[in-house]
Amino acid sequence: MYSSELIKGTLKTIVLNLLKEQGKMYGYEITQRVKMLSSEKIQITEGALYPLLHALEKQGEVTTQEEFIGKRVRKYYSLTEKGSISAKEKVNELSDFMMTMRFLLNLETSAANG
Amino acid sequence: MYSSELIKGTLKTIVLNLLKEQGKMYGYEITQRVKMLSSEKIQITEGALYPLLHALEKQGEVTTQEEFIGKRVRKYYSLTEKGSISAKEKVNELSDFMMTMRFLLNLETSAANG
DNA sequence: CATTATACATAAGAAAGTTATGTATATTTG
DNA sequence: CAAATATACATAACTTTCTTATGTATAATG
Repeated sequence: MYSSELIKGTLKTIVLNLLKEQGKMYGYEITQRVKMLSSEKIQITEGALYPLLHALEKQGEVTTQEEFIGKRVRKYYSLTEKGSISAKEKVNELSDFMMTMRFLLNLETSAANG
Repeated sequence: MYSSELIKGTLKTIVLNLLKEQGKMYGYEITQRVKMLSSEKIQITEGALYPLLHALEKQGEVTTQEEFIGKRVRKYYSLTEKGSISAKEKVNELSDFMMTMRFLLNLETSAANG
């Protein structure tokens, strides 16, 4: 598990990017997918995710669509055009930021070195 | 300038790592060095830096040493052994985190690709 | 001599999480 | 089949950590 400060600030980017790749996802699914893809090192809490999704909806970056599985509701989220643009921008910014951090911290760019 | 959420959580890592490399630095110097090294894309505010430095001192990760330049004081900070270990851990964690993020966001590891 | 740069410090407020709690259905297991 | 666990949503109190604003003071510059 990474320290929570690190994860802060990247959550929105992660969520938007996942929605971009998967088309549509529901909240719980997002938490599980991130957990799996990160080998349990990133655990998105529900207290962080749901308010974020609600805010994204309010800002017009995602739309929702409810689906019933038996009696239980699932709320699927998918990107609007605005959200799609936002996703790209966020990923680009994070990518840029990580390059800057590598330079700042004197880390090798990758592969060849330990 | 990167969005402030991104910078949050990496500040401590940046500061500890700079102190590790430079031996000792004073607050203002840190802000200027980070600004320069990041091509102005990371601007550490004094309101964020000084409280952090004070906290690091309180936790025994840095020690201070005042120096007078004319009548003006400079407070130099340097790592303790504890701080040195903390610096390594923080950098390793961030490095690890960035690899995970690359994977999560489907970014190429580097060099060869755009 | 007025402005900008250097150099410290702190306090009020905002942002974005964590932790805890609540509700409810579905599935697994002893 | 009862209990425990997993699925699935939601929100509220609290904490952390930054931003913004303010304050003090010396040094350099135009």
